[in-house]
Amino acid sequence: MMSDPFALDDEPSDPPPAAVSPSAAWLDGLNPEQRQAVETTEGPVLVLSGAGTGKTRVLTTRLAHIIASGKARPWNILAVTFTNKAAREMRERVGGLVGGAAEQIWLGTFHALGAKLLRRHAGLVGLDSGFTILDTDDQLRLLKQVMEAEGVDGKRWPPQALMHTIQRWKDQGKPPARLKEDEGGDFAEGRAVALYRLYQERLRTLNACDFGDLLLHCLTIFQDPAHQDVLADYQRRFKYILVDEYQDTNVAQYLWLRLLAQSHRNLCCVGDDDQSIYSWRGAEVGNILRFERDFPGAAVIRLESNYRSTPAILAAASGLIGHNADRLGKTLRPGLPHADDGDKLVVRALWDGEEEARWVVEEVEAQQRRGVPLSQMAILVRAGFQTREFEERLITTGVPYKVVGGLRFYERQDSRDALAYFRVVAQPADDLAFERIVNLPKRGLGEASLQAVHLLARSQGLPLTQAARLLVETDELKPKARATLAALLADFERWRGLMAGTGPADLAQTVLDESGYTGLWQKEKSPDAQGRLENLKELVAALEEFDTLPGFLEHVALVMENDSRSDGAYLSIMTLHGAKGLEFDVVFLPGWEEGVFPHQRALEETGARGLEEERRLAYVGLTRARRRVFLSHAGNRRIYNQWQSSLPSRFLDELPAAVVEKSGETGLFGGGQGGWGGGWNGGSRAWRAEEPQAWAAPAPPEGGFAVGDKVFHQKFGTGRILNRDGNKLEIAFDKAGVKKVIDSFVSLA
DNA sequence: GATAATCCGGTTTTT
DNA sequence: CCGGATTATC
Repeated sequence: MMSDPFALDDEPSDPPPAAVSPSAAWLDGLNPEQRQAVETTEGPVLVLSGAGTGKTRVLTTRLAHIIASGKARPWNILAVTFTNKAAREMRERVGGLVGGAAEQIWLGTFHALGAKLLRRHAGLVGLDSGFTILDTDDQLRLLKQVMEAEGVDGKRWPPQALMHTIQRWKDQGKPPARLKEDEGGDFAEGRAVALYRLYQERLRTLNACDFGDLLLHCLTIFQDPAHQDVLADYQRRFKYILVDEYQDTNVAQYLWLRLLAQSHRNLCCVGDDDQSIYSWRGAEVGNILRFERDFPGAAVIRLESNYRSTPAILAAASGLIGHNADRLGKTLRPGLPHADDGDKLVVRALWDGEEEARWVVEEVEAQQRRGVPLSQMAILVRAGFQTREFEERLITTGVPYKVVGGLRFYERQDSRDALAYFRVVAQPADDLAFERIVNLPKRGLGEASLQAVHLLARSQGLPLTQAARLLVETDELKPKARATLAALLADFERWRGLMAGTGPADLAQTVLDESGYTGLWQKEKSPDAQGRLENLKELVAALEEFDTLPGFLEHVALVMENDSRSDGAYLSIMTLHGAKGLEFDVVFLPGWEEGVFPHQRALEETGARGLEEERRLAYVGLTRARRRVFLSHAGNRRIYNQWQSSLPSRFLDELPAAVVEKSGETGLFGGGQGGWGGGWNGGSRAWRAEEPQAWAAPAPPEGGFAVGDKVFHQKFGTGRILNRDGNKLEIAFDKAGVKKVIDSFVSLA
């Protein structure tokens, strides 16, 4: 990762290791299924591995097994992950088993491996091996430019929408040539595919790729009959292929794998259909189902012994996910004997979001007092905006916390500006980077001057830097602009000249100082200027670890992660998506309300697909916990500063009653508060009643309301009940209109 | 070419 | 209601 990405390393040729005895030590301690997954090396294998069933262990042991038993040399193995973190972890763990050989494995993310292959064969798709990898921001800007040039009304046809469509096409492995011209529907009067084609052409002239291209271009090469030798070479090279998080692969990735594995068919995919939560990004759970069809005779191995969670948590997760119809079917069972089922899952109803936050933080502190370290606890939310209330509460109580995810270092404005300078230096054809910094800091090269450069570049089909170089030879520009631009170009040249002799960190510092970018923030008096300067320092420091500037840029493009070490003593707050693959002793799952979780947008979708994905997300959340789960929902929530009442999530009803406990026997709104109607929170009685879950109507609360009753609600005032569905009421309020409310929150008026 | 005014949208986001 | 992004205005 840290070396020069353009280096065309090839396999070293040391002698093969001696074959090791078949009953090797690394197989010890695996359960029979795990062992089977490790030892079934030949032919297609699908490992369905539930949460907490030792997936990573199986993957790493399998790699070690193949190497140590002499079946293949490390460089004959291709191992693909989704995140850099997973790749790093895997390499470390394999290294622990087989030592330095782990370094030689072709191991990385789909995108990193795609980039590596593509740099070798860039010429075959009209690129130079030093191509730039654009981030989403640049992609959008580029597409906007294309649409503008084509006279497409960006108001009527938002570029974002087309960007999304193009990304989905790329996820499906479809370049423009493989699309019907009208595939984009009405968009821009049916010109979506044409715009896609133009966008791809622009990328090529800029010598750039977007993320999707890293795989799509590979596919194009692999599928081209004229380059069968290239594919054949890799097919021969990669004798064993391993894929992690298989449920998250998209069609392009699937095709990529299938082509590579076609001849020897030693393809092992590990995944869990119940944890597929990225379909909105193009992931196809269908790839799992397809597997057995495309690779007949595939061994299917199920890992169902869970070594992470208590029986109660497993029962809750299984009960919930059992409501999904579209799944392969897998049941988690405790992998180790347990003395008891463990604590029940706590479900708590709160008045509003603020109170929910207060309760959660109180429980966090209570757990802390019982000896659970903060680092072993996490609050998992559905969406980013939910973190605010918890942060506020944690700040006032002084509990250390960290919001995991959020803005990433290289995505910050200052980082991106600085990176644009580096990109222009490293890759003169990078127009997007050029545009970003040509007038930053302000040097009087405004729209007019830039327009002239653009015009020339367009007419001559040249990159902007090159067009600018021609332009400064003419009298096209005003003398001042001409001189400024000439000076800037001279700077670029000088910096490029330094590339060979100067370390990347020193070079970066020089570029930032001489360009005036550092000065821009030094002059700035705004409170965040200091922070930005520190970011720049950090950026330069990060460069120390790299041998070359292009190497660093590759890292930045492909490794968009926060290197947040999870060691400190703080509570983690993150989205459910961000929590996949992690585990904690105690997990808090707030905001289980209809419209929040499951999210409104998922509910509005037609069919059950969206809802099932939300449910898988809930399953992921539950299965993060080793010992305890605290769920909650608030009756009222302020969204966009408007009070909205919300009903408890249907997912709460889907948790088997036997393992759930409604917290607080007094109930927050139950007895004592004066006629809160004794809703389901009135105590644990109703909830503990038998097992009738899901669609069975919940038992009506004693002293429940009837249609027509006049009731009072704290936030909405008085109203009359229109409809009643169990404890959920539809009420026509005198002032607030018709609202759905849970009965615990109203009283007879 | 830089500020002020206004309009829009406001899940999730491994790369 | 807040924030950003585009537009209007000086």
